[in-house]
Formats: sequence, structure tokens, C-alpha cells
Amino acid sequence: MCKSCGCSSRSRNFGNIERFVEPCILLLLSKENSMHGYGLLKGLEEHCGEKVDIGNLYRTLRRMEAIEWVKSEWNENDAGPDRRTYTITKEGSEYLEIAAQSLTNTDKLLHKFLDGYRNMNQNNKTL
Amino acid sequence: MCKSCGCSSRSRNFGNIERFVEPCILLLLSKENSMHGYGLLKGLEEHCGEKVDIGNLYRTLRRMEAIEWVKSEWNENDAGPDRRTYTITKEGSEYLEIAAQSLTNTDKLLHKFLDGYRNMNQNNKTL
DNA sequence: ACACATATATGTTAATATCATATACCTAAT
DNA sequence: ATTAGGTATATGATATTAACATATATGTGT
Repeated sequence: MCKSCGCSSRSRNFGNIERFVEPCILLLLSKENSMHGYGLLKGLEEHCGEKVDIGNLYRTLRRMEAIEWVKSEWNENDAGPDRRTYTITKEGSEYLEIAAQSLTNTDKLLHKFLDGYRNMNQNNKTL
Repeated sequence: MCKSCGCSSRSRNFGNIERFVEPCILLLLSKENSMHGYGLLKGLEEHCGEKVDIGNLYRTLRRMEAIEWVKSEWNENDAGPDRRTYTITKEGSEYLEIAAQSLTNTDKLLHKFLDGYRNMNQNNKTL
């Protein structure tokens, strides 16, 4: 049973935007200047409406650092475990722009579908 | 190098809506009553703006038939190879409605991001 | 001593998208 | 004749991702 929409598919996913969390992270880092992973977790849910798997988040952050969209450094934390603090890089900012363009296109596709769907329903009602 | 946006990621994908082709197929079948796979290929590109991999399309159609969102029958074709003609089922129509709701939500997420992105650029300009 | 929130990270697995390839029919040109 | 090209359906291989589980460790409150 599909988790996203409750449909009869045995899939776990439907309608997710692939790797959407990456531009969301970059946008948050652009606004907040620097954040640690656990803080991003909450920020993403509040600010971006993204529910994020914690394991997925940390792995994504390591991946993003590997390709130099973000950089990180360890900071001591008296109130708990030490934190790795992330900052966006120039490459990250460039990618954010590209991603925003790409997602604008995704948005157009979505609207084409949703308009088509509403249009169909409208026609059915007038029959 | 990412095909979708040209970014430095080694990924093949970014910004794709997962299994978006399924509701698109169902919408087309709702409007056209019945179509064969090869016809859907062209219809999806024109009507839905979806570029579809042909292998992916046929595999998706078989999957959708297995879970009974569509049904098919073979039709003879004098002008070429025989065709499997697909029709949407009641379950398929129900799923289309659910998918449309789910995608409306996806759309909201996207807008939240895009608004946030534009907002950030606006603030940067006024600095 | 124990539970709990904070904080980071890895192992495993199923599903998906992409690319390549295979098969077969019909028409038109060489 | 046979080759090329459009139509039509389908499968094999592979990389990537998302989801879920689990591990580790620190500080606070009971």
C-alpha cells in the first residue's frame, strides 16, 4: 500500500519530487547562513513543509559536501553532542539557481496535469 | 553530470516527480477512452508535456494492469504490428482522483519553495 | 540508574528511471 | 530481393534513491 496517497500500489512512494530536499537545504542555508543537520531537520519541516527522514538527511548532507555544494565544520556544543555546522558554497548557490529553474519547469508540468484533470471533471459535470 | 539540470551531481535525475507518468496515462485514458501504448507515448509528450522512455512506458502499463488500474486487449492492425489497447478501470479512475489530490499537495510544496526562493532573491537585491 | 531529547551516522532493501537491446510487422526505396 | 525506417511491444542490466532500522554518544531531568 502506497504511503503517500493510500492507493492500491505496493509502492512506498508517489508524487515525491526527486531530491527535492537538496534545493530546500540550500535555500535554508542561504537564508540562515549556517545550520547543523538536526536544525535543518526541523527547519525543513516548518519552512519548506518537507517531512525528512533523518538518515536520509545526514546522508544527503555528506553527499552535498562531497560535491562541494556545502562545507562543514565541527562545533563544540556544551548543551549536547558536538554539531557539524554547514555553510553553502558558491557552487551550492549556483546549483540552487539551476534547481529553481528546473523546479519552475516541474511546476509547469504539474499545472498542465492539474488543469487537464480539472478540465476533464468540468466536462463530465456538463454531460 | 545530471541530465535534468546540468549540475555537478553525478545523478541522472533531479526534480522528477516520481511515477508522474501513471496519473498522466490515466488522465489521457479518461479523455480518450482507449489507447494503445505507442499512441500514449505521443499523447503524453504532446498533451502532458511528459517525455517518456518507451521501455519505461510499457513496463509501467503492465504494472498498472497488474494492479488493475487499466485493462487491455489485443487488437489486430493491418497497417503494422498488432496493438494492445488499454482502457481505464473503476479502480484507475479512483486512483486518478487520489493522485490529483496528492499532486495538488506536491504543487503546494513546490510553490512554498519557489516563493521562498524568489523572496530570498528579492531581499538580496534590496541590500 | 533510567528515560528522553539532542546529534550524527551507517546497513539493508525495494522501487524506480534510464539506457540498451530484442523481436516483429508493414511500406517504400534501392 | 534486401535494406531501411516507422510502428509496436517487451525485457535485461544497472545506478540511484527513499525508507526503515539500527548504532553510538552527550547532556538533562527524575
